[in-house]
Amino acid sequence: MLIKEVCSITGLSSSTVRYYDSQGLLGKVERRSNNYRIFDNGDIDILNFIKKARNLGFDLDEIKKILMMKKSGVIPCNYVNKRLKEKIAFLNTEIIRLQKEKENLEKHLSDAQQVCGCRGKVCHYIEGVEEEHVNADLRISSHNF
Amino acid sequence: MLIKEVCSITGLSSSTVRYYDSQGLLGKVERRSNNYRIFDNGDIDILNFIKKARNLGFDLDEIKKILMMKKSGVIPCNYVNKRLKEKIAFLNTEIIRLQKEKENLEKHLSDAQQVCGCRGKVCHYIEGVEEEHVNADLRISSHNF
DNA sequence: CTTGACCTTAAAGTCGACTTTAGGGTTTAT
DNA sequence: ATAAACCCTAAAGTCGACTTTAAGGTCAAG
Repeated sequence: MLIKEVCSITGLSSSTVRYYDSQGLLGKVERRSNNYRIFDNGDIDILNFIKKARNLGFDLDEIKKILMMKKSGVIPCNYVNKRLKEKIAFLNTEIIRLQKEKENLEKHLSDAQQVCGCRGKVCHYIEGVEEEHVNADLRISSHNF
Repeated sequence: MLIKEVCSITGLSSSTVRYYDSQGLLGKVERRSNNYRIFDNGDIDILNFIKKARNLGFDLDEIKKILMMKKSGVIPCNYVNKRLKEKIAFLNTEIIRLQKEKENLEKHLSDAQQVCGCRGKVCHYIEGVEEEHVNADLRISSHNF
């Protein structure tokens, strides 16, 4: 099948599929005589796998590694298992951090509800923030914050 | 004072301070005859404010807006308040999402503990993932995932 | 008088996973 | 024959908040 069909099956854009191919995630994709890519069900499986792994927080390098292990007959379970554990640990700290951050914001907000002060150098809501409580460097990835 | 002193007081790097200046966050910074920037306590206040606001998840455009409101005599409270509420709402959904994601990973992990299957097309740990449960597009910002 | 520690700028690089652009070939239908 | 709807590539752009690089002034100490 051609790329468009792959896209409608997987829900990926054609540029994304080509990008994955360019990154070597799909192995050697066959080509028709006119240079069009021809995909088979194995490619669909891989693309669906990539989608799920991305959803779990795996990056393309990790995914490529898993795919290559599988291909070369090495069982990827240990690797996946290890990374899953790391991700869970990371999520734990993230959840705690966000929880604290949320409580901090809520505290500021409720202070702010009663008295609109505009005291402080610029804005006392913000200036009253506790010192870099958990990890000042980790921020939420958000377009829509 | 010169930039280095500012950096040791605020904990920011000199390139960061110059960057903030270049983005117009510091207003008109004075210069010595040799073109060196001269900062005063007002600049320190602003830089500390920027640090705290960044920690609360404000981006530089939001911060600039708050700073400009303050400067032009407009009280920034309503704006800050509104944005704080948005951030809290966003954190709420993030926390829930991460919690679900964590539970999902843990489920997979405990499945995986007993039987190292390597069934499935590539890896059944990953392939068993539920369909884009909360919001497939939002991922955690992490260098260290 | 030279070394080293400061200061300056503009522009490019970084991170990751794409998307977009520019330019061009192929196929199918009318 | 021409338009629409596909396909291709390489390279640049995107997002944000910086950092790094390159190239160059300034200043105090020894």
